[in-house]
Amino acid sequence: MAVEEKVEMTTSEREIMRVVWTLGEATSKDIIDVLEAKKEWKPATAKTFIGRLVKKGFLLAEPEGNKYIYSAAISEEDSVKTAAHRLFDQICHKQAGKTIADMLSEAPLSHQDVELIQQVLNDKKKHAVDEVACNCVPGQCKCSTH
Amino acid sequence: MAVEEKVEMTTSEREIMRVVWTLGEATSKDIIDVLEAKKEWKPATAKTFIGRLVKKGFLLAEPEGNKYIYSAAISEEDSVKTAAHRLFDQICHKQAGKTIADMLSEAPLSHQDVELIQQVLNDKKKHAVDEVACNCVPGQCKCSTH
DNA sequence: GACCTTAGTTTACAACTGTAATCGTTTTTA
DNA sequence: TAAAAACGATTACAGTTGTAAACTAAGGTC
Repeated sequence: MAVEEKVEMTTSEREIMRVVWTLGEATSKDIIDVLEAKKEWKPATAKTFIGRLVKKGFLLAEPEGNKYIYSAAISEEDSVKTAAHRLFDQICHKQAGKTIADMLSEAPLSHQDVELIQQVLNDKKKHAVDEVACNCVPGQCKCSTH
Repeated sequence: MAVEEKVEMTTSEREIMRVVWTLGEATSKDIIDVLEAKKEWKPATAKTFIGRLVKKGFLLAEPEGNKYIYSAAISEEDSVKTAAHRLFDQICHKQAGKTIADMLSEAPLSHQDVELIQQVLNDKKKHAVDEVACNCVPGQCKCSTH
């Protein structure tokens, strides 16, 4: 099989996606209106990003009359998960715990969120290891194992 | 005061930084050796990134004889924190909890990590709110508050 | 002392990003 | 029905990023 070349979404493109994720279906006008207000983008700018997202396969464009109805080809959750993965790919596995703790300490959380996280953490407790294996190249992390 | 224009570190540049963070101080040779092995970068490629990092102010270059001793101008933790922040800036605050839960469930954790996270979570419990305020623009998130 | 290695600097260049104007059609409106 | 508005497509263009070769100067080697 061909190597799956990972197409990524840029920060600006994600702004477009957020509108579509929210609305479910949207015309270019819907998108432009929201982002003209929020980002002060010219309509042409939003159009460019819409076009790129369609080309990249993140937006589906269903013809309707002389225009398109856009919808997301990927769920917001999956997309956020991918972004989070990319972040963790850049740090040593051994640091993942500390990083999550940092994020946790700064995140705005509701009681419900805390509850959810507690549940996940409880599950983690059962499967935690004594020492996380390092995934770095020798010389690229402080692990004594190298 | 002048607007602090945020200079960012790219993914490739971060690879260089990881070596420096690990070694504390490093010559270009040290860096090149590690990354030639790991990333199959030509020495010239690593040199380019080193130069850009110095220009961006992430790497300090102390002259020593005819070369430089490089060291990091920013700690790895701060840098990871910044990267995490950038990620969270792109999603609705209301989703932060769920996102952290996702990351947590997939992260490789040691007992010690779990313990640390539990402590932070306990602290969070005291300050959790009933409902996290949405930080999105109307039309850009599903919050009923809009 | 003439050459080779090494380190840093300069230059190159294509792809990706942000930002947008313009063009060509179709649809709406006066 | 003629002008105006809307929409997608094409083109533009500078800055960033990945990837690297070439150039230059200093140091080490035979």
